[in-house]
Amino acid sequence: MSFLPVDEQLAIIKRGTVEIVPEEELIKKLKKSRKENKPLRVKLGVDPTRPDLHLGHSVILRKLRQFQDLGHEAILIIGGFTAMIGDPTGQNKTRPPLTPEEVSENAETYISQAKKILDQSKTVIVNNNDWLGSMSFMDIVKLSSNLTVARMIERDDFSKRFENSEPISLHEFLYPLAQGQDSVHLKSDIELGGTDQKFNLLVGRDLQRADNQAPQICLMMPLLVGTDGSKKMSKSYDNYIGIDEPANDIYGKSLSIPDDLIYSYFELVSDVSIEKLAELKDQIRKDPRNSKHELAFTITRMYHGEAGAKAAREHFEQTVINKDVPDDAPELEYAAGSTIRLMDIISDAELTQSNGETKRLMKQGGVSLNDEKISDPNAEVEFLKGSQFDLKVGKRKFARLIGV
RNA sequence: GGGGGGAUACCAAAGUGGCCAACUGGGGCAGACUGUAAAUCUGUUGGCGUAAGCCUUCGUAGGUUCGAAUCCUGCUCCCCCCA
Repeated sequence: MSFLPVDEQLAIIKRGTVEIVPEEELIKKLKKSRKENKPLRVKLGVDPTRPDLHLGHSVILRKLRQFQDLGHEAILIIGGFTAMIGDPTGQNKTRPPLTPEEVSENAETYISQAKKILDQSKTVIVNNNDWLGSMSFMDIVKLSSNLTVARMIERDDFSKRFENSEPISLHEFLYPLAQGQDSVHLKSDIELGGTDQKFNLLVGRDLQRADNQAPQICLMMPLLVGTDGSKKMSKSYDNYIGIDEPANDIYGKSLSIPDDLIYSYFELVSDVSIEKLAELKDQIRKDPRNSKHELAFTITRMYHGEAGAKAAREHFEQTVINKDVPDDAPELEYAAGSTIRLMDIISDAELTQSNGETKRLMKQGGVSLNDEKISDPNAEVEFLKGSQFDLKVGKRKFARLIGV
C-alpha cells in the first residue's frame, strides 16, 4: 500500500474540519508515515449511551472512514468503561451512569450501524473497559496527578455549574483522564472528536507526554446543525435524520433543512467529491430547490442505494408535491356490501392513536377519501365489489381501501 | 448537623377547595401558503362516546369535605442556604 502525497492527504483530511491541533505536527506525522510506509493510528472514541446513529454522528465517522481510505489505521473505541462514568461535556448536570448490560447492548447496535459508514474489513474495534477496568486505585491516583483542579474548572461546563452552585461529582473529573488514558494505551497518532471534545482530546496529549509518547494530533469536527436549523443534531431535540431510517424519511427530512445548511450538509455528511463541493457553492445559490433535492438524493443513496433513493424521490414527489396517495400505500380489504364508519377504518388501521385524534383530524380537514375532504366523524364508506378508495390521513399516512 | 423551597400533562411553567382535562410558552399534529416535511399565519394538543355525558390524570399512600391539583398526615425523590 502506498500513500498519497501529503498535500493530497491533507486536503481530504481538512475537509469540514474546524481545527487541527497542531497542524504542523500532523504534516510531520503524515510525511514520516509516507516515508516509512507506516499507517497512522487514528482513534475515535464513542459512548454507547444512545445507540441510534444519526447524520450528526456520521460526520465524525465519515472522517474516520476518510483516514481508512487514505490507508491509515482506524481504531474505534467503544467506551464501555467511560460510559459508566458519563461524559460531562456540555452537560449541565451529572449524567446517570449506565449498567454494564446496557452498555454492551448499546455497543452492539452502535457497531452494526457504524459499519454502514466505516470500512468493515479494516476497522479495529476495542472496548476501553479492557484496560481501564483493571486499573488499580493507585494507578488512578498517579494518573490524576497529571491534571490540576484549576485546569479542570477552567472548563466552561464545569465552571458554569460551579458558579451556579450545581453539583459536580468528583468522578466527573475522571472522565477526561480515562479518555486520555485510552490514547496512551493505544499509542494513538490522531484522535478525532467534535468541537465540544477539545478539552478531552487535549488531555490525551498531556498524558501521552507524561508517558514519554509523541502526543497525538487532535482533530475537531463541527457539530452538525439539526433539521430545525438552530440546535445541534440530537435525538433529544428531535431534529435528527437517523441513518437507519427508511429511505422516504431520510429523503423528506433532508429536504426540510433550511437552505443555508445545504452546503455544510454536502460537506460534512455526503460523499460528493471535493471538486464537486467547489462547484456546489455556486449551484446552491442559483438553484436551492434542485440543490437540496440533490442533497436529499445523495444522502438517501448513501444509506439505501441508488434504487432506494430513486424510489424515495418518487414517493416524495407523489405525496408531498402532488399530494397523491403513493403506489406503495398499504391495501385494506373490506367485504363487498358492507358499510363501515370511516373513523373505525382509520382507527382499526392504526393510522391514528385514538378515536379522539381521528375526530380532530377530520374536523381540521386532515382526512380525505379520493381527494375529497371528509369532516363528518360519522361518515360511512360503502363497499361494493371492486370499489377502491384512496384514503389520506394527515400529510403522511395513506391507505387504499378495496371492496372484495 | 441546622434551616428553607419544591415535585402539575412531551418539556417549561401558572393554578392554592367548586367556574380545572387544568392559563401560557416551547414542542408535536393539522389546515392555508410554498420549490420543500423550511419560514409564516390559523387551528388543535388525556381516553371512551355521534352527542349529552362518563372515565382516568396534577410525586406516592391514606385522610378531611357534598366536592381537592388545591387542606391534613405518612412515605419517596429533588434543590437551595448555613455549618
